[in-house]
Amino acid sequence: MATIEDVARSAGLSRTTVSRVINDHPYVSIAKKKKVKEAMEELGYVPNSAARSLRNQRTGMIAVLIPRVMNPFFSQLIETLELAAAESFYQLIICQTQYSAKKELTYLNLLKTKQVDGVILTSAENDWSAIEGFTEYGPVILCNEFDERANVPMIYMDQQEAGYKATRHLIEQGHRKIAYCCGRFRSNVASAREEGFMMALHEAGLAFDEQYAFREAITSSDGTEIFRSIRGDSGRPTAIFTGSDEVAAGIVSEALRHGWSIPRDLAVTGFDNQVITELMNPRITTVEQPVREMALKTMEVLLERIRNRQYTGTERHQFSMKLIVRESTHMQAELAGIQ
Amino acid sequence: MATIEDVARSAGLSRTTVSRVINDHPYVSIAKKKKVKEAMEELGYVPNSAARSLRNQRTGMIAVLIPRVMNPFFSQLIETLELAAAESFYQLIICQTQYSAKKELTYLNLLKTKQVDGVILTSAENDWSAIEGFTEYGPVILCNEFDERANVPMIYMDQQEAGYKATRHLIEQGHRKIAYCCGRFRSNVASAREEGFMMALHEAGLAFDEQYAFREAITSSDGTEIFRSIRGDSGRPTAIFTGSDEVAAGIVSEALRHGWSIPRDLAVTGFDNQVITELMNPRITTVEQPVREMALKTMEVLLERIRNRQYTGTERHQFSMKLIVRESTHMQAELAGIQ
DNA sequence: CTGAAAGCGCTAACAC
DNA sequence: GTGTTAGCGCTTTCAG
Repeated sequence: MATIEDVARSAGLSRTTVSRVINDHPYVSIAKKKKVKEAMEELGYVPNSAARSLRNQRTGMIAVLIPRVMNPFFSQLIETLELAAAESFYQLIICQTQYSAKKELTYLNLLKTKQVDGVILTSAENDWSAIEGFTEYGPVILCNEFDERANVPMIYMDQQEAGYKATRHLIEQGHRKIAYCCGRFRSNVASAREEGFMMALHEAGLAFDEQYAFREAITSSDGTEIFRSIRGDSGRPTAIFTGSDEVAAGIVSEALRHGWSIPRDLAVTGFDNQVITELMNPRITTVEQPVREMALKTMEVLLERIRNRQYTGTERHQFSMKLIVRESTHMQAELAGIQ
Repeated sequence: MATIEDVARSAGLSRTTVSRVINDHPYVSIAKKKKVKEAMEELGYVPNSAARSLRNQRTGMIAVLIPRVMNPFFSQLIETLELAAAESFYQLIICQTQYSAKKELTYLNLLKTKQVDGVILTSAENDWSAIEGFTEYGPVILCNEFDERANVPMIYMDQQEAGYKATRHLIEQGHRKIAYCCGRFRSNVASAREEGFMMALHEAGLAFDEQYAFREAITSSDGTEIFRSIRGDSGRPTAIFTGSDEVAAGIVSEALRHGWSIPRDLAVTGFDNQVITELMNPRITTVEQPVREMALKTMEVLLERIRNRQYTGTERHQFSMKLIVRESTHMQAELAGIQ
């Protein structure tokens, strides 16, 4: 493996000059520059990045902490983040916390050990007090996550508004008994969404029956379970709010198999606007999150912070979501859909 | 930021001793070991990984090249790979080639610049001759990818068998005109699959009509398009083989919206056994790939090669796939499904 | 414009 | 058991 020393020797110049050429510094004569380039070419020289990192105190790596890659919301986030990172010549390291607070801390350590220049936290498992200490070692950005106490940038969506809008829509369709499903974000995301949900009920003078709260619903088979559990009830809800398209699809799919008509027998809302919502029949009403925009903003803020070595200081970017009404909640939409 | 030097001074010992404690070497007295640990604790010391990488010639990073994260097959692969890597204290770097040969080369350069200890190539965009040169800098593993000329480990599935099995199943259901869809892997994956497809047709004495070959089908909306394009034909196929569950779901979904009955009017097979195949109604017949097993084998082989600094030398691990018959191709299955 | 030399933080001979 | 010391490959003063 050729080193800068080899190149220098081969070109009959000093390491300094070679380094200047590599980094495109001024004050190198054209002739020598050419000589260096030839030598590099001939030796197949490539700068060793560990040495550069050590010297420059900068790795060109960014860690993204997510619960799981397979969760479509997060993989969509990752996709855009990676594209944005690559554009600025940064590499993305994937860190799956698997909803484990301990794993999260392990990954946050990448910042301490200088393996990454910054961290993007998309779903905090630890309390902020446990995370705060890491912010002195490099920028930590909350993306999709939110905490009142956090003194770092936060890029997030108005979950409360989203919960409110979707629920309000169900109420407008005449529903009085509405079930609530969410995943196990221990974070403020779920609670804000639930606040919005409750707010809409409250406003309409409706009570919530805790019996119909499902707070561990993540996958489509969780949806299947949920359907089965309410299926026989006489006082069952006529509509279900879910925090995930997969759960919604699971419910719809199972209901159809049991001969139910959606939305007549049961109205269902999803969350995320994933592909599946358009493939189901009826199509599923859902909430569209501006994932791309968030990802881009996140990377922009992060790179800015890395550049300025500014690790603390809050900064809030809130995005709005859009309710997309489809046939799983709305008869009219169903009719329009058939064409 | 505390360094090893600081710890040594604070503990009244040498850097060597501290280093020994960090790396759990023998020959350190219990008393001093304790002293060192206390000093590390007090100073909040964490070893700098750039320095370690430089010194040890090892980064603890692995690059995974995939076309796109959002493709469920690849995100599933990533998920398992990351888990396996984390278990051995390796970090995974995500590299999206976006089907670009140039981007692929950029990412392969991570090996040259020593930013990673190894590379997993899941879908080669370049010809092997362009990739071969990188193998002298570190291990390159083909996972899901295959090339006769490659002198590196290959972990892959028997795509030909899969194509054959699925097609044969369609023929057994009485179909004589079968359409073919695949994505744009420029790799041998697609061609092997197609070989299997053709082999089954041939064996049954059936001809293939090139008019019904769709070789750029990736997403569910591609599936929608495909349905529309065959919809009006009088001599249209009665069955479709697809290389992707999403395409299959798109076809099924659109067909149902047009009042077709699946599989009576059109039989459809998917590929990958993604969640969506069980959510659609009818459920979709598909081919299950042993993604998890492949991912684990890949990581095992890669870590082994890193350990032994053995970069070249072929080694083939072929996995079999399983056809999962569901209602989208099989009436009986449909009846059983209704229960 | 160019080069000599110090040092980023760590590990591993080698000597004691 | 423990310490001294020479680098890993690179960038950047500083002096010329």
